[in-house]
Amino acid sequence: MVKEKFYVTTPIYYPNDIPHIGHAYTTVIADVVARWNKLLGKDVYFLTGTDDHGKKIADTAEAAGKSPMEFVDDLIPKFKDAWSKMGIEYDRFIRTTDKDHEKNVQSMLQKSYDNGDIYLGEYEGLYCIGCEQYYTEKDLEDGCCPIHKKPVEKVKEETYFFRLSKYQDKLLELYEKNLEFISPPRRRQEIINRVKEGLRDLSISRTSFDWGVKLPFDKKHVCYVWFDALFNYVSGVDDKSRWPADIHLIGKDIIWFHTVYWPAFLMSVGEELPKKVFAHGWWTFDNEKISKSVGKVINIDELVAITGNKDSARYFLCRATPFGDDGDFSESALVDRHNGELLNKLGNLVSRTTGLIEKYGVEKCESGLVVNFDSINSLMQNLEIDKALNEIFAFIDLCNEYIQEKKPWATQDKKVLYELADAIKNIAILLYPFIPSTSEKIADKFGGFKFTKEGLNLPFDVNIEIKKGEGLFVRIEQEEPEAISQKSGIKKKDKKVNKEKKAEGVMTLGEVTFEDFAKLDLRVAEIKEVEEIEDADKLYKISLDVGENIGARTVCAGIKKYYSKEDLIGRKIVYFANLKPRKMKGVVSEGMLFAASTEDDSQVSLINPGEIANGSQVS
RNA sequence: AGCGAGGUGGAGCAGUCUGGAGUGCUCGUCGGACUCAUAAUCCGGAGGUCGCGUGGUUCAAAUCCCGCCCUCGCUACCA
Repeated sequence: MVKEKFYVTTPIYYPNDIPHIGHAYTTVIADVVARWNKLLGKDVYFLTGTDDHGKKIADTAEAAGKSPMEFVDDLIPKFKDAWSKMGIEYDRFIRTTDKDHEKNVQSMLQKSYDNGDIYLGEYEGLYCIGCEQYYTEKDLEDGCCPIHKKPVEKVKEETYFFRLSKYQDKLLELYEKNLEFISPPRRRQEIINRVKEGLRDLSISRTSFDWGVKLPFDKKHVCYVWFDALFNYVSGVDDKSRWPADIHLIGKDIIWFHTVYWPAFLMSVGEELPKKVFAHGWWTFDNEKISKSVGKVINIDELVAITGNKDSARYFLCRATPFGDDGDFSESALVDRHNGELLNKLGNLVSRTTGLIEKYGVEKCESGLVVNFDSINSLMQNLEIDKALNEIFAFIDLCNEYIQEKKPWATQDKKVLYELADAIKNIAILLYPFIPSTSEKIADKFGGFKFTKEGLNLPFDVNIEIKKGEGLFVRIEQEEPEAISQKSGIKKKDKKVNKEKKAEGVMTLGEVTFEDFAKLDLRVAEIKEVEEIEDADKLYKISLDVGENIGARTVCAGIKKYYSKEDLIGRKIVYFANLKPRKMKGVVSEGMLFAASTEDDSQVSLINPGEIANGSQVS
């Protein structure tokens, strides 16, 4: 039987900087879509990559004292590494510098040229000699270059044009015939209106730099940007029969190029058109635009580090906002999803069920806990990814309600436990495209099962030993915004104490076992250096000497109000060495210092271990 | 300026295209249940004139139309 093919792409990213949350978003969604279609049994192909060419890359490379190729070669591993850290499994990572792609672009250029769609003309633009760059009218400040503040010149350059104007009617016909070509649908009218306003022919070559694909019919020229970049989608397949793509996933900023230039290019060379171009929205960061200049870019390492779990990041990106709309990213929103949904709902369901099964076992029966696959699948087909997850989590809620109602811990009803085990198996299968490594962890606990649509209906194997094992997610304690110091932990406890006090009338922190206490690695350390942190009115950045074994460590401590730098340097303190590292005001804090404080924080005093050697244990 | 998106209980969002009792979700809050589970889970309550015009259409408007106010993003290669 021939499997149905499915081909999904991300844009090829511009490797002039390391990848960030925006890149990750498109790529994660593409991965989710690819995995979902694999689940359905399709023969899936998933392409991502980088756009290595262009003047900007050439310039940036020169500034860095590298050749463009060296410069790009150095950045590519950062992209591949980021995708591996996000659990992304693409079939090919294409680069526009790949030989097969360059050859393909040249052959496409030739075809288009032979068809009379490419002609030599003159590009006239406003040029700044200092920048060696063209500007548009609106870039200018009082007719001057915004960087050099000098007047720009009108310059003419020989360049090849693509006859985009010729395709206006055909494009409008395409939008009319294929309603899904521009998705989500609300973006359609925008494009249609702009196309109706008329299309200008497009300059597709340059002679002013040479970092690009040479035009086969005129070697003085290199291909400029879009013609080169867009054809990666055709170059990148392992087998020509995969084209056309089922879906191009893109950000909303490049929808014009993908829904106007791209189909026009393809019509010109006689290739089939992609079935759908889907433009998603953008992320803001704490409600501000993500921008490098403001330091708001969140890179992949930071994204994963917040919860220490790539699946939580993937889940957040899929779940937090309707796909297609803009969304806001914040650390606390991510942690809320992680703790509240993944851990409390899913993790806890698995935890309590496996625990009960370990004690009482299961007995096969017809399960009453049935999930509606068709409804979830149809949401996925429309790329309503957040809603699909919503449905899956509604089923998880149903399972938690079911346990509550059936009380298997009291009844020891093995049939109920079987139903729950079967439900969890199905949940793990359905969640596999979104949070693959978590689903694998669940499968491990249940003796392993395959992640396929068919697996949903396969009865659960009762002979397998089911283990409770470790929890699926680790709880992330969020710090109070006003207490970014190391004292926040204490403050939080105080809060809880007050609550318990109210409930029981007893002041207590609760009991911990010695084993729990022994998990803390407490050491004597000496303060070597103290630095101020920009924008932080409570924090010091403190460098510690923690003896030979541990060495130097950096911590952030909110004690600026209580100690001067001179007070601190040379002082011995008690250091909590294996506290999970955490970023504060952009500085990674590896642990905390111990201090006693009054309830209103009016007095704070660092604990003094006396003259014991650095690195000594405290217990 | 132009284009686009949004304004829904204390917070964040669905719901608006295809009008039908303010319906839903997450967090917070209050009360209860449970004690299998990572202080997790479950049930219930309080809390909103769905930005404004007490505008229009309609038997019926969060939803459609008009006007206004406010917030945010984009304007060409940063998703």
